[in-house]
Amino acid sequence: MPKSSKSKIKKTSKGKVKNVKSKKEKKTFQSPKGMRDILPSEQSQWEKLRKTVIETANFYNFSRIDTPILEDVEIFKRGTGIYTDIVEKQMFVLKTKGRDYLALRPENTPGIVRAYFENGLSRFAQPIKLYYFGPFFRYEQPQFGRYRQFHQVGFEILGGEDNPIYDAQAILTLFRLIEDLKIKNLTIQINSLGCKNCRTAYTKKLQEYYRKFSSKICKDCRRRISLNPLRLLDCKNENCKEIKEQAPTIIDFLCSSCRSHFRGVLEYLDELELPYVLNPCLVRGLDYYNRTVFEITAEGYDLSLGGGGRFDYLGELITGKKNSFRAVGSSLGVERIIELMNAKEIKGLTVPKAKVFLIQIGKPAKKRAFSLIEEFRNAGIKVVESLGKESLKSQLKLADKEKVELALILGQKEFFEESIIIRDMKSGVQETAPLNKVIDIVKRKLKKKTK
RNA sequence: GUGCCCAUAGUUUAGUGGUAAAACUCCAGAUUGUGGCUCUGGCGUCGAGGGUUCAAUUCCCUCUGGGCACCCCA
Repeated sequence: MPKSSKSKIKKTSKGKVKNVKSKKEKKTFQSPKGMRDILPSEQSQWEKLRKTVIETANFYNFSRIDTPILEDVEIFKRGTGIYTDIVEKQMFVLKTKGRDYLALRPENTPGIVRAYFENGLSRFAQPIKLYYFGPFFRYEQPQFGRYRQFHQVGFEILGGEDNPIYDAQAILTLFRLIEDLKIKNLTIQINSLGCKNCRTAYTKKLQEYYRKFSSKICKDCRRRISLNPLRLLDCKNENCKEIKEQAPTIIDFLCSSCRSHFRGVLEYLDELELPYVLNPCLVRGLDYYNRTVFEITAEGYDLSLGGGGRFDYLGELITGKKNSFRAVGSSLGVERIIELMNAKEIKGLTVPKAKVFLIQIGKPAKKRAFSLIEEFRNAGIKVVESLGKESLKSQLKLADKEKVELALILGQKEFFEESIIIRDMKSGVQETAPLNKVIDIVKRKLKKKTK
């Protein structure tokens, strides 16, 4: 589009006539709110994390699964729960041309359970252990440790029995992963939410208790009494806190099987000497949990790094059919871990640097250099270059910046003589070698250096 | 969804009602094909749109984005 140089006549509010150059509207792009670029400089931390995740998952026999980033909204409404904040106000929902509604996944457990049933994973030996790593989306105000696009690692143990050892294993796996990233002083907050039966009994009591104080508690809590009573225990309002302290605790209402299940989980944690704290107020924001719920926190970091729990009813919620699905899982906030790694100056994973820089001068030499690099590649020697550059000076400068040991110089003269200059960057000593011998000589020189 | 703070070169910052400055980075150069020091030059119109004004990067409004808190969570 040609730039318009016309002037517009414009009246100001005082009726004066103004001469304003019409300018093209400048469109500037910023990343969407709460979503950010993970730049090359940050990738080493991510690489380290990914590697540790794979190692941990492999050791505990979790297989990787990747599910779509979009799922039918209904999955989350039914699974995560219609009265959770996540579903109520934090989902990115989009309407397709086919007019169905898809949501950018705010979490993965319902999607995993969907995949489990859809792909007949229940026909493999149970339980089946899966892990995932990927982006998740929640529409909320970004702040410390919170983004609209964030990443989670998760471990799920699906199918089989509701043996408490699986709960302990889900916790253990997450715990070891964080530990292996050299993050110390971890604590597991743990609680049991019971099953349908004991939870109903408990919530009744809880509602009764809170109704007595309905004039004193905050308006959110007033709403929670009937909609989502367990979340009353989550409230951080000062008045509510006082009332909360005297509230009945769920542990006292657990039925005998839930009680022994919970005891079982704790015994397994004791066996491994994992540091846990009973937290009767821990309920978590997702509706599908039953029995065990937990969170992992690190000393000096206010937010929880991850958590999870048992979700035996989710199979029924997703499929709409009664079934004997049993499952437990855990997940981790990747950004929060990375923040901690940075705060504690924990090193990431760096790719080994090249020790050789190839310099070329002139067109024929540039061409030859292009293929010479392939010869080095075949010999297993990493070479850096700046093939777009022309002057020797600027290339040598780069070689210096890259901190390589050797610079190879292939100029006009060398090209015609079929030779190449090998320069030791530290001493500045250089020698001319036949081009067809260069790989062997470089190999030898590098070996000597490492000795 | 609510409240507070913020937005100037790639980065970190300075500054002013009359069209911008420093440091570092980056690029190019300092006579013949050789780096790390030094020197010279280059890269911005001040997040976007609108308003007030003779004149706004500077004042006001809106939007977008950043930071933090509430809510909630990873």
